[in-house]
Parts: sequence; C-alpha cells; structure tokens
Amino acid sequence: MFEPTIKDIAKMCGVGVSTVSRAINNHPDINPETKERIMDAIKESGYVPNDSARNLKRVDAKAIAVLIKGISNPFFTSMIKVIEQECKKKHYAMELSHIEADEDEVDVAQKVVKEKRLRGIIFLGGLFSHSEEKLQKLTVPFVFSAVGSIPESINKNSYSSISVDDRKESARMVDYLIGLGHTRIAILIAEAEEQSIGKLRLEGYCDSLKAHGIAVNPKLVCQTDDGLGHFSMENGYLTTRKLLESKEPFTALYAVADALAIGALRALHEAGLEVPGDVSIAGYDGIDMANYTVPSLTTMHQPVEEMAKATTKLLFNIIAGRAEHQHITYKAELVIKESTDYAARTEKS
Amino acid sequence: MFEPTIKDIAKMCGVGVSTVSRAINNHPDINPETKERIMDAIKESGYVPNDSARNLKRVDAKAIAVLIKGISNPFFTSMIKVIEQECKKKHYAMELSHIEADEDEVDVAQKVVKEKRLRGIIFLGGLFSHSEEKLQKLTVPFVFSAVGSIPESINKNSYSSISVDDRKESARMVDYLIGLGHTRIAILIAEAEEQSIGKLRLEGYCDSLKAHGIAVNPKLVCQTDDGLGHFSMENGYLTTRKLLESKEPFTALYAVADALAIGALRALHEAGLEVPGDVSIAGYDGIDMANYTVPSLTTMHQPVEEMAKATTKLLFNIIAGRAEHQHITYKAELVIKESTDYAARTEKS
DNA sequence: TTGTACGCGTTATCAT
DNA sequence: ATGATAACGCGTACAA
Repeated sequence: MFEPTIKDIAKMCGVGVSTVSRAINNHPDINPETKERIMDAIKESGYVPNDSARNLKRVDAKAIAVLIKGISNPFFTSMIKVIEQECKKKHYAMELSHIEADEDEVDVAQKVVKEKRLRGIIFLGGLFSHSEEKLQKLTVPFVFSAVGSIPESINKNSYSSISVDDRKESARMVDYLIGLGHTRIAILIAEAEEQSIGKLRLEGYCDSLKAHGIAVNPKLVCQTDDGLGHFSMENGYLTTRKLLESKEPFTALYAVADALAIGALRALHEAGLEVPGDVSIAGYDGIDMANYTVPSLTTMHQPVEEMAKATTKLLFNIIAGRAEHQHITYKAELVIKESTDYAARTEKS
Repeated sequence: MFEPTIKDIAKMCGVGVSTVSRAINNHPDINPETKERIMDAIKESGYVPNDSARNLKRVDAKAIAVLIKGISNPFFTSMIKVIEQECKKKHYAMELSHIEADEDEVDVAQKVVKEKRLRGIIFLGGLFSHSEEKLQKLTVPFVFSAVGSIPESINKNSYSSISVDDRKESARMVDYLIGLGHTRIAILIAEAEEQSIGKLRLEGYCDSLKAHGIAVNPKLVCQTDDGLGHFSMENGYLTTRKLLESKEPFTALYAVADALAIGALRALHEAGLEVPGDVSIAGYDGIDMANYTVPSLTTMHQPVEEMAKATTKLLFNIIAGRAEHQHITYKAELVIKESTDYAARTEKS
C-alpha cells in the first residue's frame, strides 16, 4: 500500500512542500484558504507525517521519557497515568521505559536521550547512586520523582526532585503505632540498599523507636532475601511468614509499602491471627487497594496525583526555560483505617 | 554539549562513514581489526546512533506497538510486562500506548503505524467493533489479544487473535456456583457493549443459568452506571452497594473481573455479610492479588504469561513471514479458593 | 504569501 | 574490505 508523503500532498494541491509544512504546523504566514484546501487533501489521502523525519530535522523531538524502576509497585502505575495525561495536554509524546533492577538509570537515560533526541526525563522510583559528574553528562533537564534521598554532596542546582520526606513520614507512622501503645513493632522492608526508599523508611522507623526510648530489635527487622527487593504482595506474604516462624513476639507490623502490607495481612490471617485484634498492621503509599482490603489498611498516603502533576509541570517549565531546578517535598497523610488498634486490647486478648 | 555523529566517528578513525555503519550493524564484510578500532572510538566518544535517522532510512523501524484499552485492569499490567520482556529478547522496541475509552483503536493504530513506521501491532483488551475494510487499511500485521469476540463476518485470514473463550469459561464458573447449590447468583459487570469481554462473560452467565433451568433475574445483573466500564475495585465496590440496597436476595456474586470482586468483597464486609458464609464470591482473570485477599478469591485464571508470550511470538513470526494468521484459544483454569462455599451452608445461617 | 533547495544522520548501492 | 554518494521525509532559510 502506498504511503503519501508531504510531496504528494503538495502536488495534489498544486502548492510547494513548505506551504504544506506550514499548514501542518500551524504557522502564521499562510493563507487560510490554502490551508483549508491542504488540510482537506491530507484528510482525504490519510497522510500522516513521518515522525522520524520530523525529529531528525527538529534536533529535538517533542517528547519526554519516563524511566521507572520497580514497576511491580502499584504506586507507580497511578503516577504514570497522571503523567501521561499531563503530557497529552501539552502535546508531548511520552516514552515509557522500565529499568531492570541491575541497570543504571543514568546510563539508560543517556542512551534514550541520544537515541530519541527528547527534551526531558522523569526518573520514577529507584534509588539515587549517581555521581554528579555522570549526571552532568545528561544534556536535557531531568526530574527525580519519588526516589530515595539524594546525597547532600550533589549540587542542588543541577537537578530537580519531587518527593515526600520518607524518613520523617515513616517515623510519623511509627510514632502513631507507639502512640497506640505498641512497643514490639516489626518492620517489613524489601530493599535496604544505601539511599533507597526502603532504607529511608527503615531509618524513620529507627528514629521513632529511639525517640521513644525503645531499642531496635534486629529480629523484628524483616527483609526479603530474594535480593530483588520487589514491593510485591508475594514478598510481603513470604517475609511475614518467616517472621511468624521465628516466634519473635510483636503486636504491630509496619510494612514500608502497601503491597507488602497486603501480603502480610494474608499471612497473618492464615496463621489464625486477627488484625487488628492480635496484630496491628500499617502500610505506606496509600494505593487505591488499601481502601478495599479487609480490614482496610492504615497507611501513609502520598499525594500521587499532585506529585505526578508537579513533576511534569516542573519538567515542562524547566524545558521552556521558565524555571530553575527545584526541590519540592510533599507531605504524606496518615490515613487511619481498620488495620490498627490500641496495643492494650491486643495484650488483653 | 556536543553530540558526535557517525561522521565524527569516521573522521576520528580515519575511515568512511559506511565502514562505521557496518561496524555498528554487525555487517559481515568488515575487517575485525578496523571494527574493533571503531568500536573503541564509539565507546570513548559516547556516540549513540540517532534513532530517527535510522528509522527514516530503514523505511520500517524495528519496533512494534502495544495498544491497550483499559489500563486500570491489573490483568493487563501483567501481560505488558511479559510482552516487554519478549520484545527485549528480540531487540525490538516497544511503543506502549493507552487508548481512551472513547477512541477507536484502529484509528489510533493507523496513526501510530504511519508516525513511527513500525512493524506490527498488538491490541490488548477492548472490544472488536471494526469493519473489515478498516482493518485492511492497516499495513502491518496485528494480533488481537484478550479482546472481546470477533464477529464471524470478518475474514479469519485477515488477522490473528489470542484469547480464552470468555463465554464458555464464564459459563463454567457459573456452572460451578450452581453446582454448589446456588440459584440466586448476581453478576457484576462493568461494561456490556456489543462484543465486549463483559458482554461475553454475561452471556456465559446466562447460558449456564438457562442450561440449569434457572431464569435470569434482571435485578441481579448489576452494571456500573458511570458508563466508563472500568474494571476497577471502586466500581466493584459501588455497584455491590447498589445491589445490596436493592434488597434483592442472592447467595452468590460473580464478578467478571477480579478487581471488581475485590471491591465487592469490601462492600459485603461493610454490610456485615460473611464471605463465603453468607455470600459466595467468584472473580475472573486470576490476577496475583486474588491470592492475597481475605478470603482468597475463587477465580477463572487466565494463563497470562502463556498468552502474552504466544501473542508476541505469533506477531514476530508473522512479521518475519514465517507464519500465517492464527486464532489460538487458551483454556482458563478454575481456581477454587476460600471465597466460595456450598449454598446449603449459606441458607442455614 | 508562497516556492526552491539544502541538510538533518543514517543505511544501502555501487564502485574501487 | 572499504569509501563515495544517493536517497529517506521533513523543516526552514532564502529568494521571489
């Protein structure tokens, strides 16, 4: 089947290619009549401009990339949806790419930027372990969103970030559990690498315990041993089972991701334990699903929509030269649901 | 910052551009020594070929597109992951694009094909409402995966499809529920447009009831009224509440998607009903989450991984001219978990 | 307001 | 085995 090009359209309308180009790209210098005639011909012939040729010419494509690490976490799915909508509004294309656990996101970014000649990058999730030198090789603006903490050593003016203060909010959750009278609080983490979100949330946990004069019991710090560090329900389930098998007593379980918490819920149920009757459970993220579990899940709700919108808005502003690099921290909201209760009741039972 | 091109590499190595091109693309006619020298220079300079220029020249990009309708259904998330892996293996790029509920997937496909010059398309989800004429305008091979039924009127040799027999498997689930003694079985559907998956599963429901001499009670056919037809937990929750408010008695609830079932689980819990004590619940899809709900969910498990692999494999084979169009139907597996029980017990309570 | 001609970075064809 | 060169389809400076 024949694919018409811009030349064919030009011939059909008896005009030059540049006139057609102007019509397509809404240039001001064009006679409305000719433009209409051209647009009609385009519709009729089913002509669609070749993206490759455009991008080749334009030196940079009207597109951004979203590089996401840890797709298994439903939290990101929500963010992507919002980011995609925002891109559509701006008529930007969005290149979505997953990054494997063992890949270096900045390396991938570099490759993608050169391959696709795009205008900006959003890093979603993962952890920050890049040298400033490496970052500076990236020729387009980029925004880190929902990544682990970024070392102070990196110049704040060389990148943007959108985040919540994972360490602080995590501590807040543990404060709440302690406030309910819990002292033997287990924590479920999937990854604990340096600078990762998991690590930060673990630190918050330790902060809070220490602030309340409670020693951290290493036996209650539960980490998956698959090394993959997925925030998955399966991981939450398996790790909780191991915790139960260890017989180490606890009255509350804090999972650093809702997906983990949901797996934990199931494991406790199978062990014949009531939530929150026997054990209180708290999650983190505030994903949709947390509202529908039985019992519903107490969690730290991150403002997904706002964060996603802020991320894209910031990136577009930087691309347009309308903004400098910024660091925006959102507050998470402690959403108290059915899965947590006073320890006193627990002890009685 | 300066971006080296193939010419720069050529100059650096004192060779012609074509030699560099040959080195990059693993052409046979090249001296291993020169090739090595070139590859070194490429690494050193950080050169990455410009995808746009490549695709422009190559008339078709080494890429396929996945067009997905209904991203909110977690079932698709799993499929995408597998498809992506398969693409990586074949060194194909994968363009992922969501289709809005009101968009026509074939129109979008046409646009994407022309814009990106890609080699094939996978349609994921949605329903089939396209004229053969329109389909034939698509110049690249395409495979429908997990879409609703395709009208007999369309020539089977003009497209491929991977699916499960939704109508039959749906009936099988209802057979099972009836086998447990249930007769007042409600059904939860999100969309019921012609040819949609929802419609097919509804038909299977009716088939089974009729085969067992049970009349279909329209009051037990529950459909969301948001018109969007999302397979979301929220939809399942809200629709179930409406059903409960209607006071129409039922002992079993069949949700045509697990996400809906999870919402239903919650709604019943809030109404003080036990599952499966008071009401049995069954889902459809077999998503991961179904194993972790409390109670765990009886569901029709679709072989996601196999289907996704078959889809990509088939598409690549057709692209390579190694295969004709095919229609593969997979069997779903009835996975019996905790959420369903004999009606007898229900009646007693 | 419109048309002509060049070049973007790459691959393929042809010589050598 | 290697190099020169013509496309690929488009945007745009420049001329008209």
